[in-house]
Amino acid sequence: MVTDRGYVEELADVEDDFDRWYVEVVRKAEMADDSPVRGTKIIRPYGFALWENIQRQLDDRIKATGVENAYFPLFIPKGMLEREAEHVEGFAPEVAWVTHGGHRKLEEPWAVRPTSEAIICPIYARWVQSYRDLPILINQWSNVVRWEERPRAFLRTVEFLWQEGHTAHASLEEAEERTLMMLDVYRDLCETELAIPVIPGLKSDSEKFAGALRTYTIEAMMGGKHWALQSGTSHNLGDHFGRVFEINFLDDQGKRHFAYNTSWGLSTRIVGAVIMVHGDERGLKMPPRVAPTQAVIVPIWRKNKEREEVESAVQQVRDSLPSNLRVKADLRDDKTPGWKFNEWELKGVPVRIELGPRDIASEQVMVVRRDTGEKSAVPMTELPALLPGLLDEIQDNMYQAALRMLTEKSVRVTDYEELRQRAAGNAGFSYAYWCGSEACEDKVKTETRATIRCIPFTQPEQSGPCIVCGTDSETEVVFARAY
RNA sequence: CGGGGCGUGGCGCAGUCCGGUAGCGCACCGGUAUGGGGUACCGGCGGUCGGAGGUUCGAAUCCUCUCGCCCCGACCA
Repeated sequence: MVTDRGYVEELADVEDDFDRWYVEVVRKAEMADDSPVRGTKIIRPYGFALWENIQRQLDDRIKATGVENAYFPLFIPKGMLEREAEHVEGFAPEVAWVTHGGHRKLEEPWAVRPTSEAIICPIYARWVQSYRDLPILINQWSNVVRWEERPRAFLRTVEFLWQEGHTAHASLEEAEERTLMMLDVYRDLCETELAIPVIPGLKSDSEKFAGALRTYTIEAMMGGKHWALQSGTSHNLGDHFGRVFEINFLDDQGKRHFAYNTSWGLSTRIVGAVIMVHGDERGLKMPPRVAPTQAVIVPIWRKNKEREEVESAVQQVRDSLPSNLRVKADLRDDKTPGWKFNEWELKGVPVRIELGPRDIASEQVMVVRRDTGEKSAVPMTELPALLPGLLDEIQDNMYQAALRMLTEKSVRVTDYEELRQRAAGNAGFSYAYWCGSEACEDKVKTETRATIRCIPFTQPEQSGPCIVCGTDSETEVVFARAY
C-alpha cells in the first residue's frame, strides 16, 4: 500500500478542502475543462467516455422496460411552455429565451428547453385518441439549458446532458407504477454499475418537480462533506399536463378521460457523483463496470534492447486478455513509469499491470489495485482468467466502501439542536420525524441549511415526535445539506 | 442576484503599495545520461500582463467602466 502522497501534494486535500479538490481533480484528470461561455463546461474525452458507459447501461435498462427512444425539438414556443401554470412558475427563473432568428425578431419567443414536458405533451395529444393508443413510452437523450448562477463541472452547468423519459397512461395507477419502476431502474444503475448506494424515497411538496403530483428521488451521499446529491428523479405528473395539453382519449366504454403522465431523468450530474463518492487523496477511482479504461499496462525498460522485448511482451499480455475488457497499453516513451503510475491513479483506472524485464524473466506481471493499493505478482498465464474476477472484486469493494460511508454518516436524531449541529459540522444524513408541515420544513432549511432530501420508502415501525414542533408523526425523513 | 477574493506564456505563481517597458517553477522543443512511484543536467521556444477607456514623457503597477473565474450566501438535475 502506497502511503506517501508524493506529487499528489499538488492536489487539494480531499478532507480539508473538498470543493477545491473536486475542481482540481476534474481538471487534472481531464474530465472537463472550462469553456469561454459563462456557466458551461467542456466535457473532455475521458469524462465523456465515462458518461457514454453510464449512458449505455442506462439506455439498455430503459429499453428493457419497453420504452423507445425518440427526439423532440430543443425549442419550445413561449405560449406552450406557459400552459401549465405551476410548471412555468417553477422554471421561469432559469429559462433562456431565443428572441431573434437571423435578423428578424420572433413574434413569439422560443424557450430553450429546461425540460421537455411542454413540447412533448402537445404532441402526445395529437397521437392519442383511444385507450388503445396508450401507453406511450418514450425516452430521449438530449441537452437542456437552465440558467444557473453557480456552475460546477457536471454538478450544475447552464447546459447539461441527460435522458428524459416521458410516458402517458390511461390510469393514475399505471402512471404510478411506471414512475416507481423507473426510479428503481436508476437505483439499480447506481448500485450495480456505479457502486453508489442510494436512498430512494418521495420528495416533500416543496421539493417536488414543478407541476408534478409526486416526485420520487434517489439520494446519494458524497464524500468529503457528506452532502447529499439528488442523483435521479422520477415524477408522477398525474393528469395535470394531460388536462392543460388536452391529451384525452376514449376508454372502452366510450367515455372521455385525460391521460396521466410521468417523466423521469438522470443527467451528467451523475458523473459528479462518481467523482465525489469514490475519489480519494490520490484522485479519481473509477468503478470498473463503467471505467473508461479498466486496466492499464505500463511497460518498464532501460535500454532499447529491453524496450523491444518488453513491448512485445506487453502486446502478448494484452492480446491474451478477454476482448471485452477495456485495456490500454501505455507505450509512451516520454514519460517514466513512475509518472505514469501517478497519472493513471489520478484518473482512477481500477487495475494497473506493470511489466518489466524482471517480470518477463519470471513469466509474471505485477498487478496493482487502485482501490486498495495492493500489489501482487501474477503469472502471465493466469492473468486472463484472473482479471475479470479482480475487476468484479474491486467493484464490490468500492460499493461496500461507499455503503459503509453512507451507514456510518447516517444517524437518527430526535433533538433539534443535534440536527442543527450535524448540518453545520457536515456530519452526514440525519434521520428524523417530520410532521409534514411546510413551516417546520422551512425552519430547518433556514436555520440549518439542511433540507429534506426525501421521505425514504423504508419507514420505522412506530411514530415519533416531529424534530421541530414535537407533534407525533408517522413520517421519518432524511435531512442533509445538498449540492 | 448579494458579500469576499482573484485574473500576468499551456499550468501554478512573483512583480502592483513606492509607474521606468516582464520574471520564477512546472510543462513544451533539442541534447546527454536515465527509466520498478511524477529522473537529472545542459541548451532553447513562448507572454504586453482578462478587456475598454483615461491620467502620464512613460502603465502589469494609478483612476473609471466592463468581462470572467473561485469561495461564501439565495435557486437548482
